[in-house]
Amino acid sequence: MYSIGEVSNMFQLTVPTLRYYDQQGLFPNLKRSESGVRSFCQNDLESIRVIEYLKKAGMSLKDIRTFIDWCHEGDGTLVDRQNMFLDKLAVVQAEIAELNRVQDLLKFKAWYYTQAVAENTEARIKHIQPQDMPEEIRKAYENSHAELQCPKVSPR
Amino acid sequence: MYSIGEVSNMFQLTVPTLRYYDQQGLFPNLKRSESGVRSFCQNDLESIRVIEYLKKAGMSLKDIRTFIDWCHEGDGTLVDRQNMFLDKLAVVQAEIAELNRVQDLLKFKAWYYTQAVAENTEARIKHIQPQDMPEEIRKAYENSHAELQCPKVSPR
DNA sequence: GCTTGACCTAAAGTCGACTTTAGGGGGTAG
DNA sequence: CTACCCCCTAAAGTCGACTTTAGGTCAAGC
Repeated sequence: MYSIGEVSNMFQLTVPTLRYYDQQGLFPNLKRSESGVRSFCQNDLESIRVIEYLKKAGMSLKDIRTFIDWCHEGDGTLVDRQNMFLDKLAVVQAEIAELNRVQDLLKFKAWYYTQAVAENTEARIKHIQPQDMPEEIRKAYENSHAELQCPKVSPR
Repeated sequence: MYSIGEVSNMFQLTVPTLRYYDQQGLFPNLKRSESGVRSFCQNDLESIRVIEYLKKAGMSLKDIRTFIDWCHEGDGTLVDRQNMFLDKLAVVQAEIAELNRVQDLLKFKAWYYTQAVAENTEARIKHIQPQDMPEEIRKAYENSHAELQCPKVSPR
């Protein structure tokens, strides 16, 4: 069993953050001493690991709490939990695709400014056309600019 | 030239959001009529596109403002802008790597619950060992569990 | 016996990025 | 002429995830 201070040191979480998680219902089985001191067992540590991962997957504490509650409700919630992970997987895959486009924009911008810095001015590079870029940069440029929103309304 | 309402329709941004961006200094060259009505030109629309992308790259409005200011200061800030994009590129690449691990965890969890749902109980799958998982799932499981933080403090 | 350090609670504060509210101007269509 | 729509500002509210503050308990060491 571990005190809240020890757990705080194990994970990169402050003591108030752990108390906040507890308050939000993320540790439904957390034991306390008679005087009210929290005492974390292996299962509670495992919960923290899961919470960290679900947070990285972009889930809110509220959604994480729902999941933890489902786990305690037993096999009746298996389909809910399955769907939750299938949905989250789709979201994360979309995020990865989006970030890859962002990465391409940043690669293009980094190249653009590297050229500008080398020439000590933005003057020439500012007007460069895709066909004059190196192959790899052109691809990144086109990929990252493909899905840009364009005006859908005409001028007045 | 476009009114704020037209611009709001072109991009998925509300009118108050555009006014908020203006207030934060993201449109330093935005023109107004004598009565104070905003009028967006092509350059302002281009700014909005850049803002959208830098937001996706995880930049705060404050950082975006700094970048926009640099652009107006001219060639003296080229190195700053280059470094900004190089730094952001590194951050986004780290995020992609992290999300790939998260994706593997979600793939594993989705598989886990698909098994549980098929068997109508978590009882068996709960105790499965890596060597008993399908190749692909085992890889995802091990990849996503490789960097888990582990207790760094001993029990008391 | 008193200080120290780790624990506790409840409640208020913070931060970023908006959104909402309240109050007002101005041009045009019926 | 008045209803309506779009525009404006300043200021307050919201939301999530914490952090900070204020005040209190308790066991151990000098």
